[in-house]
Amino acid sequence: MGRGKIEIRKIDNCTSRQVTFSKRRKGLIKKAKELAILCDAEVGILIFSRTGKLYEYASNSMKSVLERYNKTKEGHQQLLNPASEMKFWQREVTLLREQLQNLRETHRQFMGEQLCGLSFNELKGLENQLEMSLQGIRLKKERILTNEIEGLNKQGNFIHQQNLELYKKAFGTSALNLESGNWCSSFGISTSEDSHLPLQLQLSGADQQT
Amino acid sequence: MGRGKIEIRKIDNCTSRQVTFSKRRKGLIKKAKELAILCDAEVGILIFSRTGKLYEYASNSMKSVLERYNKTKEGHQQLLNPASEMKFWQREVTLLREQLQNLRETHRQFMGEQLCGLSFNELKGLENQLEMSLQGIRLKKERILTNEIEGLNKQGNFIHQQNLELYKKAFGTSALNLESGNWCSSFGISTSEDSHLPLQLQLSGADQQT
DNA sequence: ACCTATTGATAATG
DNA sequence: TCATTATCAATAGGT
Repeated sequence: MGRGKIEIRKIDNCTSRQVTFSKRRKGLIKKAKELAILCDAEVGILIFSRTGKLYEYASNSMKSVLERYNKTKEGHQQLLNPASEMKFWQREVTLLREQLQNLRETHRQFMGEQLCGLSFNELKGLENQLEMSLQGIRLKKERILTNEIEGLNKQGNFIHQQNLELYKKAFGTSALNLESGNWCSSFGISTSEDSHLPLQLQLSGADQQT
Repeated sequence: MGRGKIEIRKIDNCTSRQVTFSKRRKGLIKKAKELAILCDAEVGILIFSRTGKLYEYASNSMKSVLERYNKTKEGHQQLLNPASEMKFWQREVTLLREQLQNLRETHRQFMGEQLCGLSFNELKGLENQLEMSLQGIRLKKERILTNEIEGLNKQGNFIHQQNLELYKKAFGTSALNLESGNWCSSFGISTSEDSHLPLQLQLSGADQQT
């Protein structure tokens, strides 16, 4: 993937090798990042250049990866000595603080604050995201309402049925016709046959509200 | 590099994520091998799948890589009292992780995700907040547009003035009346006296767009 | 697992 | 190191 195919063998030219090292190292780490994000995996990479310089990447932290590795390969020597442990925790704190700060900034932007650093297109993206979010939230709200209404309907119908039974027991079947359906009409709540109707009404109502 | 571009974010579909994990893991390790050979570097990769399974690659051996890593990182050690300070940092990490998790959850809710735990009133509050945010963002967007327009107007006017001066120099004052205002009318851009007019027009336009 | 249109990485070059 | 660009390689989506 370049101006020409190259054979995979050690590059003799020192300069060229260094350039390739730099590019491919970057590429490798980019790929690793993508893998970690796309597939929700934890990835750690260690690269020592020919001159011995260390380059590393870890999706979470190298300590985390190595501990996990040790745990997996259980029973061997600790590959991390306790002296460097403190350093790890300190780095972890730094890392977490950074993450927290970044997230806070993002969140502030979601709150419509601190928009100064954003370009027009970024603002547009943010606006779109918020509109999507609102859609989701409104959907959820509607769902809660419809569920509640459904529950009330069921309850109402149940009580209505109970009333009918009681009426039957108290006055016999002759008086039953006079009372039938009263509970429903007085509260505008349907019986089971058309219980979908007020549900739809509520839905369109919530829609208009948004 | 596939049939379509994909956004680098966690793949929701479980099967698809697994397939991608397999493909990209293979790709990553191939790249690592090439880097190690081409540039004579020592490379180690550790990958934990979401299910916790370990995949590893090391150009030489993982043990060699990790020992080298430890040796590099041990270079300068902390000589402070270990036990209590360690505890402090660990507590700090726990605290920060909690904060981060809370903020992440909140932020996800702002993204319209993970709304399951929220009550109707909480959703309503969230909705209101997002609407406020959107107002702020749209205001900012408008401000950017109006600033840009103002700038363009100033530029336009400046150039127009320059043109007038040049005209004056070239043809004298007699020919000036014939040309005056032409630039403005042909481009729909006002002179300084009524420069607020197209600005307002643009504002209402941006309003409709949102 | 295989296929292929498409995107992405990078070798060569300045 | 940085930018550009022609080329080849990786891979997303489909079967």
